[in-house]
Amino acid sequence: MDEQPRLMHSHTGVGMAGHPGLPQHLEGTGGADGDGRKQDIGDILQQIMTITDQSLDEAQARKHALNCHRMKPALFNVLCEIKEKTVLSIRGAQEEEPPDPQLMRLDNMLLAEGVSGPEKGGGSAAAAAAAAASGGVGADNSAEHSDYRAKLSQIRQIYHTELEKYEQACNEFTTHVMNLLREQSRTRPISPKEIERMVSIIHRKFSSIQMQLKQSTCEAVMILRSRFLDALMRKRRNFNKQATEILNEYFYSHLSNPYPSEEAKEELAKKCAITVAQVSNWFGNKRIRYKKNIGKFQEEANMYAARTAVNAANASSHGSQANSPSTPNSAGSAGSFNMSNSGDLFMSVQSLNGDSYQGAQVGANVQSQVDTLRHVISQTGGYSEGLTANQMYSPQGINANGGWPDAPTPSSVTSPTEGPGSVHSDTSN
DNA sequence: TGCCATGATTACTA
DNA sequence: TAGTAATCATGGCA
Repeated sequence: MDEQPRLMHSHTGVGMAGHPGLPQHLEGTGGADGDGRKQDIGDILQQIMTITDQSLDEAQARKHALNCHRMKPALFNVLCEIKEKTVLSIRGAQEEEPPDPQLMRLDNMLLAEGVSGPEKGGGSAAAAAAAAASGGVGADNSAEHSDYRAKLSQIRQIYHTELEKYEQACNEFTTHVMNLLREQSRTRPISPKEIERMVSIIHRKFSSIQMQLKQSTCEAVMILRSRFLDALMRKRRNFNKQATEILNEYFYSHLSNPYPSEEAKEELAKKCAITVAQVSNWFGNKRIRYKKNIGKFQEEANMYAARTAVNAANASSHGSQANSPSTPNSAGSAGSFNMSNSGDLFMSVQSLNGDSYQGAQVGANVQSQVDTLRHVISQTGGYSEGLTANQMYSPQGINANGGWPDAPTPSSVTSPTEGPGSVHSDTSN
């Protein structure tokens, strides 16, 4: 486009000065009235050059006059020849460009999010991912989901409105340029290919705007999505009943040392469909709150003690092992649920109820049961002050300082080599 | 709506 | 770095 004035200038020089390069049809116009014709051409060119300085009406009138001018065909031929020489330089630019990979990525993302393409209830994927990430407790997230979907729908609407505007503007501008070029083709040679090329240039320019729109939309969707997921993840949700039961069961059955190992935490996390961090949080909170208000947890402890006892009885009568995550530093195989407290295999429960229970080979679950029962018993007869000789249970749990002892784990408290009838070291207190 | 329970966060400690 | 203690924020219930 911007080379047009240059072409005009060069031609002006040629046409008016009778340059050797002057086309034959104009050279042939020499003779008696040659000067007059040259003058005419000069006038025409002058008019063309100044046409942009004029008002629209004036320019229209001038344009019409030019179109009707007798020298117009000659000028047109000159321009055709100049065009022939220069058109070679623009051929290379007409090659088809491959689709922009970034644009393709944006398109794919918008399609995946349901922003472009057919509406598909966008947000379902994000919602599902969030629900999964929050440990399967996302069943009641419908409010967030609908909010997310509503906002996504807004984005979609804005995107389509803007896209429509863009397409409309692009079409309008293209039509305008094409009309302009067609109009100009009356005074200068413009091939359909050139018009096509011009249209593709316009489309490319508009494509960059479209890309910006898509980019902004993608950003908006990503921000919305991350906020939605963040909110979902951050929001406190009570663990489901089953998860709490599992955690409590573990806590009360390992009351002597309620510090699950990493493996145990992982196992609990898996069973409860929560994260390991949540398990850690839960145990942290539980230990503190239990210690602060033991009395309050009495009933709960009793309940789990009874339950654990029943489970243990069932398990031992069936010769099976309880499926309970291992405690830290357990003598059993790491990460294994069974027999983690093998050191308590031969344990006398005599100290618990006064009845002799010599030689009972009980597993880890029974140790847990014992822990809990001891606790319950100790509760009935006092707790922390009860570290006296009369106390049947000196809790491996909370010590005189109000905290669980540092090291003693069930497996370390009782020697695995102790025979039947041996007494748990703690109970000897 | 207030209260309690509870999961999460933060500062601190050993 | 795991655990403690304090605290915050939210859910759930009467």
